[in-house]
Amino acid sequence: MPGSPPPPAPEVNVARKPGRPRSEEAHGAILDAAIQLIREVGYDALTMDAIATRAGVGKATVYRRWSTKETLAAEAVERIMRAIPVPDTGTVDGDLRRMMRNTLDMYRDPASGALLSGLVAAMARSELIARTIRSGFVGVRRAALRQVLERGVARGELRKGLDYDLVLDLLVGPLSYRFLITGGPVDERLARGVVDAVLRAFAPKD
Amino acid sequence: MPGSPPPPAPEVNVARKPGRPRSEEAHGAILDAAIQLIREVGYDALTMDAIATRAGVGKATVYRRWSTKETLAAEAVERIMRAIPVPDTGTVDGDLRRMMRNTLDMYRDPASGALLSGLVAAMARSELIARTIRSGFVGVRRAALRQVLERGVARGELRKGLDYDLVLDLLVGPLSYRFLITGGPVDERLARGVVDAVLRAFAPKD
Amino acid sequence: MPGSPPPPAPEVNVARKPGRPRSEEAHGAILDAAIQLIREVGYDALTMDAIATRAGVGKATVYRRWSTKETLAAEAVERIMRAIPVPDTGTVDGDLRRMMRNTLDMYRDPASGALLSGLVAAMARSELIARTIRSGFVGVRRAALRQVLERGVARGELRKGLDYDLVLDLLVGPLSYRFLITGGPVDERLARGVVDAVLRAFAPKD
Amino acid sequence: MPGSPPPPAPEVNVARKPGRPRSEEAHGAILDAAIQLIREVGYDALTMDAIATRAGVGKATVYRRWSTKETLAAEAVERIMRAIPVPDTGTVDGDLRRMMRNTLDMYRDPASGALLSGLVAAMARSELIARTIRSGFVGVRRAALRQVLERGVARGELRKGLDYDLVLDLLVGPLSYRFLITGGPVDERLARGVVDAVLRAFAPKD
DNA sequence: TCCTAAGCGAGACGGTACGTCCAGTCTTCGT
DNA sequence: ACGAAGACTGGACGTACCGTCTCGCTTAGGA
Repeated sequence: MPGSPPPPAPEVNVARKPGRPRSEEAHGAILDAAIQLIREVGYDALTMDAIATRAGVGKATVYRRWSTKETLAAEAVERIMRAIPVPDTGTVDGDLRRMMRNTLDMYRDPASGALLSGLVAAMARSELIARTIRSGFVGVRRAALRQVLERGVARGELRKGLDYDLVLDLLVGPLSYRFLITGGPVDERLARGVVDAVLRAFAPKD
Repeated sequence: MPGSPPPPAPEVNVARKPGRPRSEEAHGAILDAAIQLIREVGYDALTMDAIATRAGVGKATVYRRWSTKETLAAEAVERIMRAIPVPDTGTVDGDLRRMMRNTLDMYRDPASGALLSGLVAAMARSELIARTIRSGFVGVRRAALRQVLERGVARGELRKGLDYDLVLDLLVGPLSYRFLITGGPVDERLARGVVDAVLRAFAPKD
Repeated sequence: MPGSPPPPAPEVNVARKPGRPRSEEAHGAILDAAIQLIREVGYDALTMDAIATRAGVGKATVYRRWSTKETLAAEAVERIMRAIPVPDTGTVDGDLRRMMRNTLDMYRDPASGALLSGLVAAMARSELIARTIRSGFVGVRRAALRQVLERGVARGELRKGLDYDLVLDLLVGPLSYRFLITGGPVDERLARGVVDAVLRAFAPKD
Repeated sequence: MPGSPPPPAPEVNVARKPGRPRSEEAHGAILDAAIQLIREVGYDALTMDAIATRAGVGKATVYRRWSTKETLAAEAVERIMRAIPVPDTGTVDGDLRRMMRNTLDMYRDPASGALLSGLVAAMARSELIARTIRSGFVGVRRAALRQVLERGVARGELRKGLDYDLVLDLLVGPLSYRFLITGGPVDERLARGVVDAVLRAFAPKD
């Protein structure tokens, strides 16, 4: 047929490997099982045997994909904490409030809350997991927050020359600190107090 | 708070237990061994056998006092992070700067830094350990910091009606957040930025 | 019924178990290590750790096969005391003498002697071990001895209507009794005395 | 002072200073507890702690008297197997039958039977216990039996020049062998068969 | 249609740490 | 000075988990 594109042959260069291909079903089942188990028993009581059994999979099938418990746990955790919307309400105050509420929800949901605890335990023990989390879940959130701040500076709501990392940590640090360390209430009052304080501290100089 | 007065001699009615009393020497030796080993090999590679051997003590003697590795580690850490001076430089700014520097040192000292990571892991897993740490090491620091803030309010350097918990978390949260989560620099710049922001945000209203 | 199908050939349905089969090499290595160690350090100083180490095997591999030290020791002993020839010299007297010498050798060999002591201890404590030993090592010897006696009766060297169990115990009991209880000499003189006494006592009535 | 009367010392003969009156009482209580426990749980599961607790005594009090578990167990066992009457019915046959019945009773009584099993286990493991048992319980019975045989020889019921040890072992070995090794019936039929065989085998030559 | 290679579930493998239990000793207090 | 009570060191116990290694079997290309 004239004008028709050349036959796609999309796999021409893909160099098919011989042998039975890896089961995507097993892959997903393992990750799901790992996530469930981290929530149920925590990172420390997590065992590869339990993951394999729960996933209905042999241990070798797990190790074929992730060479250690760490790498598996890191990916399991990464998988459920991905996209975060960057709000755009027109004001820094509105945007920050919305993002803080989002974060609040995450801490307060027992599902993700328990996971977060396990995560911190895992990061404290594994540099690999720490890096994975930092570049994934944490990085994404920070980038979104930073965008909000940058827009605020551009609009003149925040002073120029902001130390973004400082402001980011001032916004997020208190919540994580309460959650992990003091066990105090992680609630609207805290969120609002933090946002207000930051906005006061970094309002344009005049 | 350190130096609390002795309770009103409750020993009067304390029925002496029969049998050989527990050896305080062994107690201390175990704790010391645990601390050494955490520093040497890390929290994860810590084993009860190694602790017992290093302390020159039978394993039963360890387990008689601490039923799990975590409880032992928690107390070991507690022991080296006790007293904290409440500075009094005459200004909130000076006091806070001094306390932040103190905290900074703690995070930067490899010895206590490594402990802190393990500690958070332990707290995430064990409510008991969490309570121990909160009422000990964390509580002491918060109380000292609060005292500084209260003096600042009294002197008119900070606004009245402060939400102390909020301010405390704004001061301390960013440091712990960087240390545990982002892995960013925990340095003078951060400390100074945090103190300045807090002072600006909570300066007297007029 | 003619044309009836062949017997169900039980092996046909023997469902193969999934998973890696147990290693016969490990099995043998453990048994060998156990025997060596019993000989070297005795039954009491025998430890499962030592057996596993000597066999180059994990402890779990040992416990997967033998749930206690006794069952392992029983089988270890069983393994080295298996076949016994049934002599045929033409006379009961000759046959018995030969078998007694064989038994004598067993008691006098330090290797098997030490095992025997431990074995009796184990039998006294465990009905399972007792049954294992009785149906194996003991049973084989009794069957052989009984065959000798039956031939003697057939040849008219022993009286008809023998109580075989009685004669068997008269032949073997004194040796084991000396070995285990009195600690007296288990030697040719004893063996010969026993055989002579039994032949006199059970000679044909006329 | 010479000539002066002795100080009144009112309690001197009244027995019992405080703290010490239980000395002999404790001794017996320990032995009794040991015997009970050997019967209940066997020699292997016997623990010094259990003995001390059962006896209402401190462990040190036990070790003050017996330096090891072995020595205590040996004495405990010895204590209940002491005297045995030497019968004198006028004939070897009658005497032996009576003694065999006595032995039979011992094996068949569950109380002493269980103890015997533990005993053999203990002898197999401890040369000290073996010696104690041989010179005590076993020795006494053998001496009694020997006396019976000697009288039989004197009366002409048995041939001269008997190998007493041989005859003793022929009489007693089969019973102990059945009890310990084969698990066969230890009954009147066996006893009678043994006695008859021995009398036939060692009857006077003519 | 068969062959070859890699996948699969199952579970045994060597190792290491766990938390418990005992033997035999030592230390406290009470009598 | 002896008693009960119980903590002490040391070391074996039997269990659990890690990461690896077989088993017998499926599942795909390529011959």
